[in-house]
Parts: sequence; C-alpha cells; structure tokens
Amino acid sequence: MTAAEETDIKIRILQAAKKLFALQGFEGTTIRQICEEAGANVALVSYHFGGKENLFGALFEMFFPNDQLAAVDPDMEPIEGVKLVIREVTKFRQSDPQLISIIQQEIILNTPRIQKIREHVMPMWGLLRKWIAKGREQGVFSYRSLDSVFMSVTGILLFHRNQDYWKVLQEEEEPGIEAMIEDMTDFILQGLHYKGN
Amino acid sequence: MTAAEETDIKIRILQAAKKLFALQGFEGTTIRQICEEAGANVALVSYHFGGKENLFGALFEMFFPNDQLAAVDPDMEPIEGVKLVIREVTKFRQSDPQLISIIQQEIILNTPRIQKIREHVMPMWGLLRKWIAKGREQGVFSYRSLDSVFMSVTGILLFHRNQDYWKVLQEEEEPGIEAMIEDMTDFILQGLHYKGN
DNA sequence: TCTCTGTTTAAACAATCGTTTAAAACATCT
DNA sequence: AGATGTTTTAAACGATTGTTTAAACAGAGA
Repeated sequence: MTAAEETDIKIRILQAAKKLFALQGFEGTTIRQICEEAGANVALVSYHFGGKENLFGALFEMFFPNDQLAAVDPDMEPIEGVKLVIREVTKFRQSDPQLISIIQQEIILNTPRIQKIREHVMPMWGLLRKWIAKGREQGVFSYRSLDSVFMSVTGILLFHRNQDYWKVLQEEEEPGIEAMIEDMTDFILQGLHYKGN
Repeated sequence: MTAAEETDIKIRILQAAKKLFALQGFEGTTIRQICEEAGANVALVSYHFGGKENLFGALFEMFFPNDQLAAVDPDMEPIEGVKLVIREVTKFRQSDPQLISIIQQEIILNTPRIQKIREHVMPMWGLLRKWIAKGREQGVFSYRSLDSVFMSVTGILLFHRNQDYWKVLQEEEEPGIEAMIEDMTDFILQGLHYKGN
C-alpha cells in the first residue's frame, strides 16, 4: 500500500472527527458517528489512533498551523506584532472554523484535553501579551491593567463572529477578510489607546 | 409535605445540574452524576422535570435574572446604555459564572438548546446593538461596521477572563469588580471612538 | 385507624457507549 | 504462486446511558 493510500483512511477519520467535534462537542460525538461520516469501520479509530482521546490529540498534530508562528520575530515592534497576531488569528479562524470551535469548547470547559491545545496556542498568546506590555513601556500603548486589556483582545480574537448565533441580529452582508481584519485592528488599537498613524 | 420541602429536592437537583453542566458540558454530564451530587434518586429527574432536556430548560427559568432587563429604559442615552450593559453583564458573570459557562458552551456548539438561551439574552443584545447604532447617528460613537464592533463588544463581554485557562499568563492579582468594569468600559468606549467625558 | 394522593426508592429496561476480538481481505515480497 | 505481515471487517464485549416500572413511603383528611 502506498503512503498516500495508507494515510487516506486516517485522514478521512481525522476530518470527520474535526467536523463532528466542532458541531457536537467531544462528548457529544460517538466513534460510530465519526466512522460513518468517514466511511470507515468503528475498529479503525482504536487501531490507528489508540482510542477516542488520542484521536483528539492527533487532530491538532494534523491540522494546527504550527509553522506560522515559527517565522515570527519576537523582537518585532509592538504595534506590528499586535497587528500580525490579529491578522493571523483571523485568517486561521476563516480557514478552519471547525478547529476554532473545538478550541473554544475546550477553553470554556477546561477539559483535560486543553493541554494539547495549550502546547500549540500559548506561545502565540505569550508573544501577544509581551507586545502589549512592551508597547506600554514604549509609550505607544496606554492602559491601566495588562491582564484586562489582554483578556479583552483575546476575547475579541477568539469569539468574534461566532457561528450563526448572532445571525438574527446581523444586518450587513458578510465582509471580506481584509475588511474584517481592518475593523478588528481599529477596535483593538483604539482600546489600547494606540498613539500613531 | 410543605412547599419549602417539596421544592427542596428540585432546587438541589437544579443546582447540581448547573454545576455539572458548567464543568463538564450537557452531554458530558449524566443524570446519575447530577443526582449523586444532589443526593437524590435517579428517577426524580424524569419525575419532576420530565427528562434531561427539560431539566436544562428549567435551569434558566430558575436562575436567569430576567427582572434586571425589565427595568431598563430603551430610550436611554447610548453612552449610558452601553455602560449599563457592560456593568450588568459583568455583574452577572461574577455572580453566576456557572450559568455563564453553560451559555458560552451552547453558543459555541449552537445546540438545539440554544433557543432557551436566546429567549433570555437576545433582548439585551438587541438593546446593546441599538444603542451602539444610535450612538453613531448622534455622533458620539464612530466606527465603520456596526456588525464588527458589536461582535467585538459581545466577545469581550461574554468571554472576558474565562475560567482558569489564562491563569498561567496572568500576573496581576484578581481585581475587584468595579475596577474590572472600569477597565472593560474604557477599552470598549475607546474601541467605539467615544467622544466625551 | 384507614384510605387516598403525591413523592421517593431500588431495580430493571432497551439502547448505546468505547473498545476488543478473531477472522477475512489486502498488499508486498521472493 | 505461495508465504508474510499489515489493514479492514463483522461481531461481540462489558459498562454505562436516559428512562420506566412497581413497590415502599409519608402526610392529610375522614
């Protein structure tokens, strides 16, 4: 069996798991549902991944864009750093809303599985936080509580335009991603009392 | 049996359900767990509430602070309205973090149960949105996309200081609720380009 | 004291959960 | 073709799910 075909069923299972975990949650999704969606036998999850819990971990090894962060320069100017994070998170949320939904769920429930997520996303949050702090030191940002503004920024980044929940209230047509980034950046930089531009 | 004792076990079940739904999610919580926590027999959930699904609905009838919204004047000045929502939501999040956790979960998963939540919270979001819109008309707020800023504000309000997830990054001691409201209000009003004060 | 009504209990219900098993099917070699 | 090692399958495993059942219980009115 070729390498492509070997991983084929594994990838189909991972994609099905991602879709269903996002829609129904981890506990709310059964292995049988996943395998039906993937067109696979129920035993294959245990055989290939070693159980439902490990399947979850494999999701992030497969789909989380780790390389994006590696190219980032931590000594970037704070304003540029913040802009970069807003852009990258928004792009990620657009490109893989299912994975975002899973991350949101795990954060809120604070499950044991959160550890897998932490490993991937905490480095970026750490950078963002450092840039926000350094910006204040340099006088380009201004605020009282670092914790508070950091929470506000992450709240916006993670839970902006969430699912279809707000559809009933929305009136404007769905904007392009560039307009979205621009609007969020403006809101956040204003919140940070950004002096510039 | 007296009225107080009659509802005693029902209330204990509701409290146990709220606690466990918040910690483990709806699907992740079993009726047996709830009844063990409440010191009740497993059959009582079906007997008193008519099943797990209805128990969820009863949660909001019991614990959601509906009266708070009724006293609000929709024709309030936009700036005062926004400030009021920030204060009330933050107070609610402090007073009943478990119910907030449940609401967050249902929003993200977009479950059928979301309807029960909508009934209670949408009126307030509608008011907030109207105030933000009216503020722009009056020239006291300034922004490009109403949808975008509205999503940003709700993102902050609903997911600010979420659980213990961010604990590893926090450095400051937990602030009082008044300082918290002040910081969030400042961030949001800046984001709305508030011209005043 | 006896009956009636509503509440609580232990036990059991069918259904489904995640996982395992043993055999079948497959692919890859000499 | 035949042997070998891996992958997939159908079936079954024990455990647990939400719900129901019938009996036991408690309190009020006669």
